[in-house]
Amino acid sequence: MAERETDRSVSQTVRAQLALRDQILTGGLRPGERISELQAVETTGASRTPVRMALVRLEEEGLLEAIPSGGFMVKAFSERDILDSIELRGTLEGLAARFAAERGASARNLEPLKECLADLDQLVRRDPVSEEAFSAYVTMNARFHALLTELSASAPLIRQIDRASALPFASPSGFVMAQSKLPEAHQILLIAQDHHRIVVDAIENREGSRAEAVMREHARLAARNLRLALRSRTHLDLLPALALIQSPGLA
Amino acid sequence: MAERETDRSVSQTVRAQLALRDQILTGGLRPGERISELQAVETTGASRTPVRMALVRLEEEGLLEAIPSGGFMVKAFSERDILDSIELRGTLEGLAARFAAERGASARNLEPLKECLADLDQLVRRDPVSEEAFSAYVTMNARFHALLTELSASAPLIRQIDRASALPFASPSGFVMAQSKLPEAHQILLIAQDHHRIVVDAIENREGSRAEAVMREHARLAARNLRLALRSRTHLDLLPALALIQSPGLA
DNA sequence: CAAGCAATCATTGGATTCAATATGTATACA
DNA sequence: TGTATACATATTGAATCCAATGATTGCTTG
Repeated sequence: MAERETDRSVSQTVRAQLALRDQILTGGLRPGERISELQAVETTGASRTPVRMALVRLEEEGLLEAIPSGGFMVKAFSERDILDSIELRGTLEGLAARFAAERGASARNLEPLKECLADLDQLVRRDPVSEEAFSAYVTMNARFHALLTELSASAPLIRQIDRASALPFASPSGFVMAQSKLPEAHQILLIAQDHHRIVVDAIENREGSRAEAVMREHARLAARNLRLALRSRTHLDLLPALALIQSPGLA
Repeated sequence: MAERETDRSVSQTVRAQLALRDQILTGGLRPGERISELQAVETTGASRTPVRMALVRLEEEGLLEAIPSGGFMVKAFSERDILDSIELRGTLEGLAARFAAERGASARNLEPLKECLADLDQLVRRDPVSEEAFSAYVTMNARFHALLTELSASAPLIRQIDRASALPFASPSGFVMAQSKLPEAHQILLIAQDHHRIVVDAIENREGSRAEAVMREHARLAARNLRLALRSRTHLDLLPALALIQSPGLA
């Protein structure tokens, strides 16, 4: 904490938004808890005006919920909510892949994606996947998904995917780290990478339906990872965002 | 204009948001045009603080775009953007229908949808569809889509569909009025209503894939309507939201 | 002793003020 | 005559101030 350098380049609103989001995801603010504006002013260092702006943005982002009587509270998510968010993201990415395939992504535009694919191949090839390799995979995987999304060349769709991926547990790389400690880790990684290969191939060959289907299935890997991690109750500390999970019927 | 009664029940922010949205959709503010906060203060009657809140919300809603140097401008949409937004909404509604089917919507929950279906049947049956019947159809159709969305029983999905339908030209009833004056009007209405019937049947029979497919195709009717209306250049005045359309390469 | 009402206090929503930056214009120089 | 620079002005972003509403606590009464 205590990033008190005023960092003139970024607005107070953005700074407050980042600080509050961090507090929410790391569990500093519990789900259901009402957020005090005054308290937020203290912890973020910004004034009340930018804090309120940040609260509005976080509500639109889906992390906060407006209280009818005024103010905001941290939203609580059920396991079902998270699984649905993943399926939703997969559906949108499937649509993006289909658009890319049907509209004929040019070879020039496909190039960065194929390079990314090759880089991922390098990482996945070595058998005992090191900690750093996993971390690098997370980064490259995020890049792959971002490139694929852009390949749809559809501004409205890109926008929606970004919004859907904003929830950390719905993002493409949300649960990769969770699996890193599982025995099935390498297996899952290989399968995921095969999906990547297939979607690129499908786009190249203009197979829209195939591209769409594989991206949907690809997202379900994340759902499997989540369930595995939750059931084995191990290394949940790798997933700070899980502080937002709450069983449906809790105050 | 001039709703100056202070209507204490609703917040200034909401009032400003509604007023600005109206100005945008009716073309009072042209796409690409920078929105002056002072001017907005004048036209909406609210102070600068709620006006700025409203601007942030409208940006998240997708009607505005942030200017890097500060402030907001009205977003411009291409015809392609609108068609994609419709396809996107159809995809999401398809997912909702699939969820409803696969998870077994109870007979009790299906009841309101079937009633709505029956009401729509009444409206569609008469051959020369009157102006009022069309208007009633728009309302009932919106209700049908809302009920179907809720039937998914998935909060994240409902949220996303609402967001996607917020753009007026992507909403389920966005282009129904546009077709009302076309010669094919009744035909299209009958086909749309058949889609409604099919999706209810599919959900009842737990046919997830069928339910999903028909909702996707259903949305494409809206795309057809839009293209017909644009090509025939007739009755575009029925679609005020089209003020936002602009060819890609315009200042 | 419990329940209801009233009063005080805290907290949010809105208004105004202040400062910093971006934009536009005019002038001067090349 | 065109371009660049400097200055003036307008506009946004932030902070403080004010008002109104909702919550909490204590007191009174049944």
